[in-house]
Amino acid sequence: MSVNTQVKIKLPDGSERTLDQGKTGADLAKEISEGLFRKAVGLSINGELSDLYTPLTDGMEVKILTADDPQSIELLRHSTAHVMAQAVQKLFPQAKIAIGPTIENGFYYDFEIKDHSLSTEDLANIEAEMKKIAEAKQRLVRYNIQDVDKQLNEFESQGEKFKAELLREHRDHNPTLYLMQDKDGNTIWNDLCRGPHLPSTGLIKAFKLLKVSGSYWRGDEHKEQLQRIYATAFWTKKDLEDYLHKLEEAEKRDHRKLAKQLDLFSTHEEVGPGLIFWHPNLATVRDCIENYWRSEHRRRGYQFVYTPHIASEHLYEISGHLENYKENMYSPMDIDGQAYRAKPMNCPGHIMIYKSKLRSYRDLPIRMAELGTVYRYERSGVLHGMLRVRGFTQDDSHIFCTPEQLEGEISGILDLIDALMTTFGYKYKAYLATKPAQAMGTDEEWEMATGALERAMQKRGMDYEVDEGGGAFYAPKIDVKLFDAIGREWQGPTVQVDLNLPERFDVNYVGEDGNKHHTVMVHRAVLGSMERFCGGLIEHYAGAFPLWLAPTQVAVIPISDRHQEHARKTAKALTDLDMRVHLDERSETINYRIREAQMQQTPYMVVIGDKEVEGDAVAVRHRRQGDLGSMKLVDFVEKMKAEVEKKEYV
RNA sequence: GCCCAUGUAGCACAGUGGUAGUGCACCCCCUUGGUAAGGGGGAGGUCACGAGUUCAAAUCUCGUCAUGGGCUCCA
Repeated sequence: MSVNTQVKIKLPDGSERTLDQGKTGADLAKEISEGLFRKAVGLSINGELSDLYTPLTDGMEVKILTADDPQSIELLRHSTAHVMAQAVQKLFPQAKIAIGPTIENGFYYDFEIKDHSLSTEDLANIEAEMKKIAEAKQRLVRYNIQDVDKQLNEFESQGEKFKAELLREHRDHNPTLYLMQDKDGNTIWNDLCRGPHLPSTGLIKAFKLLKVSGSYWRGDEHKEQLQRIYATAFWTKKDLEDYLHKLEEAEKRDHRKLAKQLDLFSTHEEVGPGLIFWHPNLATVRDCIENYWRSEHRRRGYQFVYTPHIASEHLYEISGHLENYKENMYSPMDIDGQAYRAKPMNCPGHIMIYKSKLRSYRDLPIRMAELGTVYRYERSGVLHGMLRVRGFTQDDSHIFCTPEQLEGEISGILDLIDALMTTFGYKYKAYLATKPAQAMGTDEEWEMATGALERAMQKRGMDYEVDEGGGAFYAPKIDVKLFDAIGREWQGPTVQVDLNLPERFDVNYVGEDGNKHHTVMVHRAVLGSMERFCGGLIEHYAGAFPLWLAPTQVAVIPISDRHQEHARKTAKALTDLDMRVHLDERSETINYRIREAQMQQTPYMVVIGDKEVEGDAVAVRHRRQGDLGSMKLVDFVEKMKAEVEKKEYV
């Protein structure tokens, strides 16, 4: 075997360097500059994250990564996960380690710890132990497992059954261990891991353990119950603090918290979990949204329908829900000896309306919309405020059309989605989910449906990603993710072309040729559920609804008793103009009443004193812009109306 | 459903074995105040529910329910 004694490396700036064979990324960094070497935390080799000490081979494109490269945070977090695992095993020698991947904004590690339940108190101790490991500047050394069976024996004798299981699976994939060594080169701890990692734990300076939770080995509830610690790490203390601060800010927006402060909704033990009571304030918001929703649909040719909340089981036998969706449906109730069910979905009902008469191709498309309330069983542990509930109202529509019309219909839906999401101030991103491995229908049908979805997006110039194989077994779909005011992701609109129900219900139309054809059916929800959407909106707006949605739009505040009469007249005038007004004539100071209106996020406050009585004016204060000075009542009304009309968020 | 934590007045919290406390909100009185808390007084809780231990339980134990953080799934 001929040995090249030199290797050629390409650097990001396009230049090349020649190194001796066997040199590592660290050597390269050193050669470029001592400063770079000191800052180096890892490599990107041909675009892939790698250890700093990876031996370089001929032709590699190598980038030396420092903490400034965004990808390198992954190295930090993954390495910190190992530090955490080491610390946990030090404190709880009986702990067995499972997996510890990085996740968005942090990492976790799963453990099985017999006869100890981790609690938040343990976290401080683990953190302290981690700090010691970081300060000890342990080296993380990659080690190729030569003798898999020997290593398996070792894991098994240590009782590390999870690691053994993983190694057995990866025995043919060049499995590696990472050895964590002290400064004398003694291995203190090791973990089966693909890496890559930081060269040393000394680079770990800012981390925080966040919470403990339960999990299952491989996410399977029939397998071992594990204990998981969630944590995060950043390069600097400041970044960590900023992140923790962001979490706090998010907590302040929590819709459950704001619900109490702003009197929005409640749930009741007497009623049952996951069932929402909409208080007048939030009911007002919802009403405004629904009116807007209706008008946007009406102008796009939708027709509104209402369907029953319970139906004979027979309906769900035909639809296949009893077969495929049973675990989410409530038990049957007996009505005159017949089994009935609470409806989990609106589609079968809409199909009933469609099928109530013979449809011609001339009737199509039919766009049927309903704010349809459905009931679904959700396991008790997943319920969450308004975001995950057991009874909710979907803004559900079904479009019945011919294959030729499909693309145009999809395009119309995308237009509607864009209009609504833009109004609420959400940025969004679309994903096209294609045929999964387990699917019904023919390739041609999938091609027809998926193609229509994709072409509609392309023609609109939409940015989208393809989620290969992510479709439902009966439908390709477009899923839209929303990004709220603080950049958090929410599940948004969804569009599905159903290849299943038209067949099951024999949904058809008479074509130009006089023959019956299966109708193409599209399911779509834009807001999703009113519960989830409004819950999300509360957080998006941090409780400060834009004027067009605000439960109270104006607080009218007379300065003293002698201004009451004029204040009442003003309040009535505004109410007559369909404004939502709160007249606050309590004998409290102006400051006090302003403060309260501010804290209730009331968009406008109008103060009425001598000057205003005299000039038939109002002194206007905006919740964000402060005192806007005195203006004629008619001018104020115009200002409000314009703002409502534009649905602005000021 | 599973793991962990929590449950005290409308809200936010203190109280760890000896018959329940603070702030805000609420009600009353004084104050009539020009843009984020004027002053005084009052009322309000079978300490989530049920059982047990104890002379004595908000406090310890067990069970139930609900809530929260996750696991899994989804609108």
